[in-house]
Amino acid sequence: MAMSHLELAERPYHHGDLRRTIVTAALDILRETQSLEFSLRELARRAGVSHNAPYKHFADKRDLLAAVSAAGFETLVKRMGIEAAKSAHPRAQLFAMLRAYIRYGVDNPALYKLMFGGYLTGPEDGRPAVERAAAETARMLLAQVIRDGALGQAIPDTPRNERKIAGALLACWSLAHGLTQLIADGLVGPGKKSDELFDTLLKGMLDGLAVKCPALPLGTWVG
Amino acid sequence: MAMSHLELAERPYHHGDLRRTIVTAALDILRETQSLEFSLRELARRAGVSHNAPYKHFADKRDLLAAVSAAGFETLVKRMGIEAAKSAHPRAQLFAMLRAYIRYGVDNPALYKLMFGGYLTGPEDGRPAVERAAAETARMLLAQVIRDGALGQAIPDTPRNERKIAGALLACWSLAHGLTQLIADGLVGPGKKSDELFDTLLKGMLDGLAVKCPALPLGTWVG
DNA sequence: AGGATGAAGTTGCCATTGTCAACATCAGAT
DNA sequence: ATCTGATGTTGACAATGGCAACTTCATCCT
Repeated sequence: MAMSHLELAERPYHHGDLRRTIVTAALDILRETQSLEFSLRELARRAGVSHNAPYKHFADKRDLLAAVSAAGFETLVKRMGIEAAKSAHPRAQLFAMLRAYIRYGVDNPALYKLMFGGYLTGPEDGRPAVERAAAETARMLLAQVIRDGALGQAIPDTPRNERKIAGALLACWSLAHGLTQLIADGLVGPGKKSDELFDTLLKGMLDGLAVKCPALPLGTWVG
Repeated sequence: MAMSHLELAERPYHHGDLRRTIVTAALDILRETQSLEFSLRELARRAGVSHNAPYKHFADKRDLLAAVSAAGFETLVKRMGIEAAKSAHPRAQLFAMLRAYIRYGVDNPALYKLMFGGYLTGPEDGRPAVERAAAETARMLLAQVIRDGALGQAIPDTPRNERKIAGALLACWSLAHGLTQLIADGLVGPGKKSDELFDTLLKGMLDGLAVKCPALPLGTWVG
């Protein structure tokens, strides 16, 4: 069923693929309006179905948003993987992945906000499971490449080093996350090109983390 | 005027201080429910006025949210200032300010999201002026303390160093911003105490940025 | 075959919400 | 004393999220 019934043939009552249609409609609206304030009903209109059809596929508006967010995570992870695959050295891979991450967020601010802005964190249970899983995937991607080589090649797999890796992961992610939002929100001028800006920042931080600890150069500045 | 007219004395038609009352009611709701989905009408109910009274003080719901956000920025800046004042050394001040920043965000996730989550970034004009101004104040606070001493005491005020300072500011802010959200969103386990966690990260990054550039220890990893 | 079953879509309805317009109340300047 | 403008109030409207009851239709079980 290749379904050639977009406008013609007075569509056969059953849409056939509504769920996906709704999600992509939502992504379209996000891209077009850059605003998170769209209505379920508008999505239904766009999909050409009646305002209650979506409820057969999503329990809730929140559920719908979660699906959209999950879709966003999927393509984010995909892009990070693609960019990383272009390099062989772990450090270059790390840079590539984080660059892709930032570019994704800067290019799709509304979707990014949906994904990370806590719009789904309802009254109680925290974010929905789909989203959580998707975010977990992204994190593991990063963790893997960091573990592969970062912070000093061939370090033994001791718990101590595990902690160090977790710290590096957190640092990288935080930096990328924060920078993305600052740029997307226009809180830092769009002056510099974000890629090299980030490269500089990340390089500095990684070098700093790689320092063996004791050698802090400016003694008077106690942390 | 300690106003003891909560239920009694059939309040005198004119509330007297509605604007502030509404804003604090909003802050209360944010703190209580940790959700951004409250209605203008509910605020009015809490304030004991009718559902259209707020419109005499705020043009819009967005305008109201902007005021709340601005209030958030005000107390954030205040806390950062207080914490910074406890230390004399610029580096310690920087750490204290950023620690206060993160703690504020982690303690009031909903408000923080309101402030930075782009809920106010309407269709077009970007965030409202009040908010923009408040954020600017916060940034200048950080910039000042960084300029005061960071990255190497008594560096001359060349354009080159200006750029370096801007970079350090951006790095610090991004790191704090990102870390705050990751913790607040529960994307990183609440395991570690966030203060020392952040101290470690920031120290590493600052040391990295302070490195005079050429000395990158791991040659094979081209950025 | 042929009717039962249940998933997918529809229409109608409801309470709530943001916002507008018209009216009421009151404090202070003229 | 009145006029006036700021502040509150009531009433209405369209749009929204969500529920319930009905329809359509493909699929499975004798």
